[in-house]
Amino acid sequence: MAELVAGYLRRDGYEVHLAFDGPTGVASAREVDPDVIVLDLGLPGLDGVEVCRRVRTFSDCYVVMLTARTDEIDTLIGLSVGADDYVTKPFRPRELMARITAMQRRPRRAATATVAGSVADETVPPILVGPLRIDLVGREVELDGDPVGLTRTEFDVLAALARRPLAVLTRRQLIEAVWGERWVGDEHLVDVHVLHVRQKLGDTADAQRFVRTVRGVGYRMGTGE
Amino acid sequence: MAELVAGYLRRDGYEVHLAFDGPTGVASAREVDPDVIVLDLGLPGLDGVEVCRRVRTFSDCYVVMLTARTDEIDTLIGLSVGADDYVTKPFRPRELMARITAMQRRPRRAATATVAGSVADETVPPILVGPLRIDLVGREVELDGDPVGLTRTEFDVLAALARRPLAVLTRRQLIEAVWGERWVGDEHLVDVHVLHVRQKLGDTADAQRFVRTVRGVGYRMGTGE
DNA sequence: GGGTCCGATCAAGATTCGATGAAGACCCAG
DNA sequence: CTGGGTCTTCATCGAATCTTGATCGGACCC
Repeated sequence: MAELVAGYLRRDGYEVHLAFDGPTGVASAREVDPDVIVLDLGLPGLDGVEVCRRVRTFSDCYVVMLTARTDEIDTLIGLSVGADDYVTKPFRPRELMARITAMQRRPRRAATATVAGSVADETVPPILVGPLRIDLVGREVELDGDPVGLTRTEFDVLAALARRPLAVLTRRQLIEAVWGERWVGDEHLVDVHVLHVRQKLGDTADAQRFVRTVRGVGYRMGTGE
Repeated sequence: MAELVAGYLRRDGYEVHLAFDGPTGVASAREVDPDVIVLDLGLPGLDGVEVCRRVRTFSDCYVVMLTARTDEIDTLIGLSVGADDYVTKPFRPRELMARITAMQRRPRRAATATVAGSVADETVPPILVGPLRIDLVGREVELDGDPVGLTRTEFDVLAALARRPLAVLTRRQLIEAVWGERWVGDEHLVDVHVLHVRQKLGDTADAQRFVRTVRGVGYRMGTGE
């Protein structure tokens, strides 16, 4: 099961770490500081709920829980386990992937937990790509220290790419990341926004420093130069 | 039950301490000096009313009481227990959270009960944003040292932005911060208050020194100029 | 070498979004 | 109860932005 999910994730460009019991999982999470954790309930050693709690003590990463029964989800929510999404087994891998992608569109919990009266720490660091700094919280982009004025969609496109710097994202994936799932229209739309991003970042079709074209597939983040 | 509530609180970023009987609760309250106490009537050892009274002897924190019956509330109020809010069981956790959040928006009893000239320690420093000083405790705003007369809502909007100076807040987040969770209405309400704040702060749509528009997303605090 | 596919680019219309003013509802103090 | 201040809704305008369609040129395949 884990291998199956891992395969799908890798295919989408994720770097995957596997752990086959709770304590190992927690240790691994602490070590690699992942963006997303897919957590199967019924792990040996520690149960999934406890794993989630422990992870939450040091990480704000997204957590998806795989559960066997639908009604179990309510219980979990009631327990305030703190997962970001729940998927019941059996599931179609494609659906899991879709939800993982969609999840990352949501603001991180640290960014939303605006407890009255307390100044929440800005625990979400900006993404650094060479001379490019992308602040997801403030929605600001700086190139060599100079602010770049991107529109909402342009920023979202760039952010979607920057979130997974090594992966090639298809147009469809980008559309899903920026506009959401229920989309019908022209995939070519992405091209235009990529064009605009490139123009504002000083990229051209020839010199693609940041947004690189992968012909026949999609776009990929470049590390600059 | 306590775990359930604790879970919800933690999810919203609160640090939670649990106590399973009255005396322990009082001792714990004395020790950690909490912002909020959620108090279930029918505790063993001391009844909730007595716990509340004792806590009140040394703390001005907010107290929410969980009661079993509606008509009990009237009795409690009659007893002048001094709780800040009452919630009947069974309750939906979401509602409890909403009321806890809302409660803290109200001025603290210490702040209102300004009886005999005793000034509470100002443990909450004002927020400084360039030439702007925002005093959350006194609910005062100064620009270049001159006081600015903001209304309640205007102040709340500005304060919500100032609490997270680097983040872009959506209209929905602002509404949640200012008005509370269960809101149905026009999000453009925020615009109007932002407009008023800007006017009083000398900002215009063009020169946005303090409250900046992030088109398509929301508003963000500016650092002045 | 020629054809086809794909992506880049441009321009224009459609759409969304935010600022603003005004009017009514509401609340609180006197 | 009355008046002033405040909050909320509503409608409008103008501009920023999105989206589409067409065209162009290069890359890839045969």
